[in-house]
Amino acid sequence: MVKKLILNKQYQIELFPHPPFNFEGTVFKPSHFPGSDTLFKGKIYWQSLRFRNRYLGIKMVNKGTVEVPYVDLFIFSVSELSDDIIQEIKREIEFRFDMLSNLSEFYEEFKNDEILGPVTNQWRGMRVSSHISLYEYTVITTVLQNATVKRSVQMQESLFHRYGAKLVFDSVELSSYWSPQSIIRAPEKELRALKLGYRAKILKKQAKSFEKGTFNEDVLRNLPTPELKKKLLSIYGIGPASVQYILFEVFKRYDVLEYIPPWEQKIYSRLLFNKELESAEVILKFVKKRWGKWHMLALHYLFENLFWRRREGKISWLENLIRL
DNA sequence: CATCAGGGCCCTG
DNA sequence: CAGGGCCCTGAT
Repeated sequence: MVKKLILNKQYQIELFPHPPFNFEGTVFKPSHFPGSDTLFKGKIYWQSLRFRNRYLGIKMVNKGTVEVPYVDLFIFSVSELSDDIIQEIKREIEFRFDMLSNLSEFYEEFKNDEILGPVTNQWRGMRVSSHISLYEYTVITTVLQNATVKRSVQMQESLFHRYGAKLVFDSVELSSYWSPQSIIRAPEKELRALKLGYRAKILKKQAKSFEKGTFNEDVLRNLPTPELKKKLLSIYGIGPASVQYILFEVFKRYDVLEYIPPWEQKIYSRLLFNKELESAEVILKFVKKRWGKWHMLALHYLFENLFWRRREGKISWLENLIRL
């Protein structure tokens, strides 16, 4: 079932994100668990892309600066791509990495904020991003639930291995996502054999609803947040924790914090109050009052900055919160 | 060896 | 709205 595809056709176009744009802060999120579908090395980022039923390879090379952004986008494919589909891919990448949003108001408003200012200054131009589609993200939130990081990674990689393809392009080999059909076809027993446990049923139900076209991402992107949220919560297996990640990362809604899961609560308590545990209500009130309609984006900056710092030197209180 | 919680969510009462 | 159950793992 694991097929290896060589993507020989190559196309190149230019991307001009709205300045300021921070390339590495946008394409690489140190707080996320690693997956074999992406690779990041300094100024170059690769990922697989399952798009319009094609297996594609993506490479982005940072050629600009934060204030004058410019990115070379390479698209790799087995077969030839029309100009139309190339333009579609371009727009999709621009959306997924939130390249066209104007954040100048955000930076201006909080440049003197004692907590946020130093961080937005350092990560000026960083965007919230999801390199994957809504369907793929629901899979992520499903393997995330009730599991330690290590186990989530195992489940995710098992899925890649069993249902995805290996894509070879630009001398890298990356895992690709699969079409929902392959999960629909797979017996629940087979998924359970991959040690997905009770999630097997959830993944099958999700695959079915996406296959039916119940959730059209292009349509959803245009919905106001409350309606979008309601719709997303109707996906089986998506609850208050997952929906929040999706609203923010997949749909770039910057003001969606209403529920603080225990793990985040501990981290926000340290970051904002320098104490072990603050109540969720206090945290919620604090961030909404302080950062208004930007509160989720503000937290994202603080969160990712923390995990960047972790890569440079271990932060002991954080290490204790990360269950491997 | 048994027990339990872990980056949740569904379902029941 | 509270609480039990769910798969599997690794910690105790």
